[in-house]
Amino acid sequence: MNTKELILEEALKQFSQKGFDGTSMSDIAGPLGISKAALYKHFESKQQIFDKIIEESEERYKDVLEKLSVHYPDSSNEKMNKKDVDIYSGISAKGLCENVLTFVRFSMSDEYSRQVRHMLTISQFQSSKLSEMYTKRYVDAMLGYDERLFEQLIKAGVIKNGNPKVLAAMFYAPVIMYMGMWDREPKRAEECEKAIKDHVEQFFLMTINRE
Amino acid sequence: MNTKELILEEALKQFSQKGFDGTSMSDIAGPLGISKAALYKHFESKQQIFDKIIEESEERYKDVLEKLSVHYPDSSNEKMNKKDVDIYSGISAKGLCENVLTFVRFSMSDEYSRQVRHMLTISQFQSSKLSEMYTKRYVDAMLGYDERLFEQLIKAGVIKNGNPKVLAAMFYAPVIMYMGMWDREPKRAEECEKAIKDHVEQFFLMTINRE
DNA sequence: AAGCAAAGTGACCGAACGGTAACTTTATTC
DNA sequence: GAATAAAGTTACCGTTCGGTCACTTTGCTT
Repeated sequence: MNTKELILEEALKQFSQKGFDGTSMSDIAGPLGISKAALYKHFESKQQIFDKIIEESEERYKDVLEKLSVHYPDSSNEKMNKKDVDIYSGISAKGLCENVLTFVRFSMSDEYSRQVRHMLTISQFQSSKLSEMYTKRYVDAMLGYDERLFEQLIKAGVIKNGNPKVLAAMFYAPVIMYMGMWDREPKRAEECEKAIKDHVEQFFLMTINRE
Repeated sequence: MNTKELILEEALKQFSQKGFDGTSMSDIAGPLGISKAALYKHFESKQQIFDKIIEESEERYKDVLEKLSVHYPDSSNEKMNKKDVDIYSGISAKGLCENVLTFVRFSMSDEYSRQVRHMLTISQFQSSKLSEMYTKRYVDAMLGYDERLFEQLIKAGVIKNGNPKVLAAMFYAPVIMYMGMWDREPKRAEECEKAIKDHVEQFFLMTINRE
């Protein structure tokens, strides 16, 4: 219907496979059944198409982040205890395991997420803007989220004491490592999913407070 | 001196920055002060230069792996106990911390390692061969090494019980995550180094057996 | 139905691409 | 010092690239 959106869709598909330099304007126009000249009725240049994809992904990403924050405990609440903690779905150890697996399964099966992730991965050294965006999205944001989560869990006595930032890295890094492997070798998807599950489960066995 | 090696050196530099498609034959020849036609006296095609870089890096990589194995405890030794474990440099908890930091500092400061890592990172989706090579090198091999190490440490009672593969991922994944961040944003190098150090230290605080 | 703007077309531009050909320089060997 | 093979040069090949142009088609408005 909307040609402009179809162009962005096809361009993302191509860029995520072959990168910016490996994709020509004809590569984008061809599958859409239009001539490459038509692309210039909607965008000024190839670079502008790329930038627009990045821009839109940034917006979609922020939306997702906001939705995550909604389900997040109020960090100003100092009186949180074990009982309070269980109120929030996923802030209990078991709930968190499920949340992570849901997040992973969505990230890996959603075509748009996959393509953006691939595109950013192979473009991450192209400019400092892209470098920073990659780090912000796939490291800082996730780590920050988990860090605040563990802060709460420690405060509430659910898990053992420890530096929450270090715990966050120890929890999150294996997940994204296996997701990268999953992206590169879809044949090993089951192996990766199993490894993530094992990791998350053992992480809580190791860190949870027993009484 | 040896032009062929200079070509490979310059090509790796360019490929690691701009990727295969983003690098032209003139880009490689220019900085060497020769014409692009001269490149064809040494290589048949641009692809062949790329392939040769990969091939050489594979050889160098195998050499490094062998050297690592030399310092590695014999896994057939079933009678290993806490005392034996300390014989091997780096197989004690404190030694392992130092070993990891040495490995990280070398990987991040060595220009060749850095360039190969960057090149493989931005080329990892170009072919299944490159996908598998990336996973093998930066996931499977490292995980396998750490897994065997933790197996020994558990057997010897140095660290607490647990699935050694999961422990290996929990130990290694944060390291490579921060190395990726370090690669993308060298400004944050100190922050990354600190994070890796904190992680490794806390990891052993959490897993080591106290008596 | 006329008018009109948006969206499409094919033909074309200059530049850059990977790669080749014919020729020259360089260095070594006998 | 002539012969020779390797390594370099310039000029050029055909192709593709990103992008433009003049023109046509489409679809909506009044």
